[in-house]
Amino acid sequence: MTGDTTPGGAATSRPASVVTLDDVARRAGVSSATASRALGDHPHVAAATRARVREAAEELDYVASPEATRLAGGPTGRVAVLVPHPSRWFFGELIEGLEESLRAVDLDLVLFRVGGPEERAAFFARLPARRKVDAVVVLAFAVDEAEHARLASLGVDVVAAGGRVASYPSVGIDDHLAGRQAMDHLIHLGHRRIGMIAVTNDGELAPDPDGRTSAWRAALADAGAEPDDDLVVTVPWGGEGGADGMARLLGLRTPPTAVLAHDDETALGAVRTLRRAGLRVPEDLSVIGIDDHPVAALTDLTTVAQPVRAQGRRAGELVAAALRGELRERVPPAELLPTRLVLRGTTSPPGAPR
Amino acid sequence: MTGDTTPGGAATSRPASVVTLDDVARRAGVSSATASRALGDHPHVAAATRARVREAAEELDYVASPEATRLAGGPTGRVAVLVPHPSRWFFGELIEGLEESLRAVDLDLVLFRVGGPEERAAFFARLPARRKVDAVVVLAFAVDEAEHARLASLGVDVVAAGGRVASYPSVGIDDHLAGRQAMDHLIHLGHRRIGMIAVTNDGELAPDPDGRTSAWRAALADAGAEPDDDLVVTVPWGGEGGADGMARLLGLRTPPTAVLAHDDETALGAVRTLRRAGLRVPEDLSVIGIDDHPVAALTDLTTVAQPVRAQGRRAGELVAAALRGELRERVPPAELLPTRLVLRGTTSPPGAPR
DNA sequence: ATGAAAGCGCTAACAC
DNA sequence: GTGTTAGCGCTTTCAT
Repeated sequence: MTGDTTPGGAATSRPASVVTLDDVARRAGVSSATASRALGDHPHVAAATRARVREAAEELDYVASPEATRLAGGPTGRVAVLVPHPSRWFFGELIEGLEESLRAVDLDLVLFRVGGPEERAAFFARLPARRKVDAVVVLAFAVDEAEHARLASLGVDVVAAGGRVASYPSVGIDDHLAGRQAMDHLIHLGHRRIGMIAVTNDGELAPDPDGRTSAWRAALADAGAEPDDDLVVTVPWGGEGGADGMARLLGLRTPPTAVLAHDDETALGAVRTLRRAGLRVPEDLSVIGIDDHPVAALTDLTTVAQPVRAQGRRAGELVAAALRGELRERVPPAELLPTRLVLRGTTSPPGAPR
Repeated sequence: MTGDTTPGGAATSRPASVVTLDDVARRAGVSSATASRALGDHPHVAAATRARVREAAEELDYVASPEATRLAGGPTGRVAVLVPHPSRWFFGELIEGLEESLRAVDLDLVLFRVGGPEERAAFFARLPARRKVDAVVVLAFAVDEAEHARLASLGVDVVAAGGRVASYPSVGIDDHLAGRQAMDHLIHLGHRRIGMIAVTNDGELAPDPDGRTSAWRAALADAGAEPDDDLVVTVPWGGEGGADGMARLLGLRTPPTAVLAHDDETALGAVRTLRRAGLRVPEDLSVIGIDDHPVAALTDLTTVAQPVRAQGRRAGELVAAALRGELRERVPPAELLPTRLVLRGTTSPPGAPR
């Protein structure tokens, strides 16, 4: 109650009565240098002094100016997160997980969209994160060589989450395995003529950088069925894409009896096309997705679940480790989190009204 | 090519050879003060000088140290965004829109989750955004008095988006009107016994802070039907909640012939319950949601669309305006973006197999 | 163990 | 119009 405590009347905007380190030092009866050491847990500070400083800081509700700290040589306490599409469930979950683990180590998350081609090009050209962060997290997109070089020019640690980026510490799932789990389920049910709806992200990625389509191929081959490339259609990401893809598959001379969609939203689109065509799912045609998006449960979609939020969380931990210098000199192998088949109502044996 | 340009071999992490303002000034043959003015578009700088400085900066690939800028009295160039649930579509869209307009004015978006009660309490207790941002954007949650005071203590502008926060400049929709559009559609179809599935967010908000339930009541009254409170069920947000709510409504002595769900995800849950109960939608019971979530199109759900991304975008513009000092001394009235009925397949006249 | 002093890179008076 | 000179609030040698 030394007069500075209660702001009193001026209810609104008020520069938060900026308390500086000097204020804390003065109150604790030491120099600012000592206060800095005490607060920073440096050695060579008497326990009593440390306590006094801490208390003073507490009482004054002191918060260090991040700018000053940084300018004087400290880290920024921020990490940039590069997100293609923040509004999609998958990215939202990654972000949520990331925020959680970054917050735990007091790191702020600065979001950068790198969605469409132009936006992405703009980001790498201007590099708006430059000089502003201690690390960068790349969410689920493949970084090409030029981009890799640009990121390197930031001079900070880079971590990848949600997908396939070699050369950086990363967390993800085994896409081939996930696809395989879905395919094996269909094959086990008796399907042999299985379609695949692959997606392209922002029109830039090769059809199958992620292994799901290769799983389709491998599973069929292993089951002794010749993979028929006509059964693979590639569409833009999303429900409408899935609907389109399914329509194309239905236009085949011999349509498949089951379909593996790249993800749940694509799968839902496929289901809509089937329903509109008067076909029953799964009696006439089985559909399986990958993700276990919340709507999958609501629409009774069979799928392969992946732990998305956990990937984000783990990525945050990798960032923390990197900042502690633990990942120097050796990119650890990609961490792959487990996926599992979730049986619901959109798959059944072929031609077998259940 | 004055030797500093190409980093050469050291392909990886490398402190980005920090170019300072002095370097630029020296190269342009002026003092750092002049360089600062030139780059900052200040008056009283010869056009030629300005050009020379700009060129030098360009060549050196100069980027100002945000910390130094800030420390010397400038703004941080950052805005904090408080998000309850980043992974939900609604918030993701808001974030995406926000990022877009903030990026346009070169502001970085720093994300803070304020989801569950504890998380939220933690945020307001610690105020991790303190001293780090120029403004705060509150996404779709009601700020109570204590929280309001805490935010005020940050001494920065605050803007709200996606919902009902008086006392701050804000963008949103007219929830009552949206609810009314949905209800009027049902009533127009001939329904009079209409259920309402309201939701509570994080178990903390009152049943109807947003007007959708009041729209239910008003629409029925206007139609000459006595609003029956048994027809209003309140559930936790989400598909499972919706499924539960629908189950409760089905348990009524006289179930409704149509249901207005607080949002599309809740509506989807309701539809699932109906299907599982062997009821047909819309023949046996109509369901309408609010949002126009992408899955609504995939599941043929009738709904009232709201422009979410635009709300985020507009909020970013409000932030920019606030930072230009344009919103001082007067909180502008809440901006309400238009909503519209989207007819799809989950509504039809009562008892009328269409 | 603690203090004094020198910056970190920039902006903002204040002179010229 | 442009240069000089102080800081902004910290961290960190270097002394003591």
